[in-house]
Amino acid sequence: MAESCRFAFAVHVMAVLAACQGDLCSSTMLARTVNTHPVVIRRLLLDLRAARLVATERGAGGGARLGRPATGITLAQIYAAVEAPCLFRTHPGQPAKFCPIGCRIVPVLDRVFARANRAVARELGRLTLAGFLRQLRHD
Amino acid sequence: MAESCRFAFAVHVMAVLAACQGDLCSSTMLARTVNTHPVVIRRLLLDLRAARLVATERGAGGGARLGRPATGITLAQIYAAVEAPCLFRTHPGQPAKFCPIGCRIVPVLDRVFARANRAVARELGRLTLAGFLRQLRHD
DNA sequence: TATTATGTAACTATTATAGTTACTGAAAGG
DNA sequence: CCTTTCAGTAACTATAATAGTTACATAATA
Repeated sequence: MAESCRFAFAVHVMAVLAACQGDLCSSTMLARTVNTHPVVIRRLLLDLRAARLVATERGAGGGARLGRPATGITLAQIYAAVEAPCLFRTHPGQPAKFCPIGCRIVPVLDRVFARANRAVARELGRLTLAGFLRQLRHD
Repeated sequence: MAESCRFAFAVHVMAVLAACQGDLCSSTMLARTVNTHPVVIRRLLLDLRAARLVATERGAGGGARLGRPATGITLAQIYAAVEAPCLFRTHPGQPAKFCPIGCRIVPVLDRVFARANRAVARELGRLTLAGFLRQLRHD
């Protein structure tokens, strides 16, 4: 897994924005609670904004807030916004064409990967940001 | 996803071993069809052997073969044998303790990650190595 | 005893990503 | 205006994971 921590960061940021009830939060403040650099947060917010999950405002007093209510945002949407579409990696070099397995394996593997990715999306789609916050409170 | 290609490699190796019907395959031969280095294959075979999915023999004429019939091996077992148990990564640095979200998010996130991992395992568990080979043939 | 294979340690190269610095441009308020 | 405070962004560094490689020990076979 050259998997990144962007999903964890993104859920954290979205949870803070949800708790802030529409008040604008600066990247500096968000970076302090996540414990990272403001630029890392800003890059994340750009992806979240492209998916319409947050809205941002520039200039003094600016920052980010949720793009819509936390009840209408699922973790699957957050995941899709900030991570690569496939969890798995295929062969870096093309498998051997002379081998009856190697010459045909890639599309079959891709179908397996696609099913696994959909399973993750289904599972993450079952939890909204609001539900996540509820779990945080009654942990 | 600092995700690796070990799963793809492992499924490929297992498929070749299944096609070889119990004949021993050398790491050099396996490396040629996967298109990588024999040592990479040998490291993979060590993990697969630890999970009892393959058996190996040393010395001249040695190599690897399946540890049990391909109908009794699922892709979930192969996955578990060669990849890290969690697909996701949490915060590299500990989140802020002063923040009501940061101080409680990690265990909640871990539960979400665990559910997603189980969803992947369930999905991969639905396909056996024999079923995978069947798909390869009628692709 | 020569050959062929696994097992394994140690190293290099590559790649991904978090983190950092530095700057531009936008909004707000004195 | 002009200063401050913020997002946006490019360019860079540091770090970590992993594939690939080299080299060698050990085991089995003929």
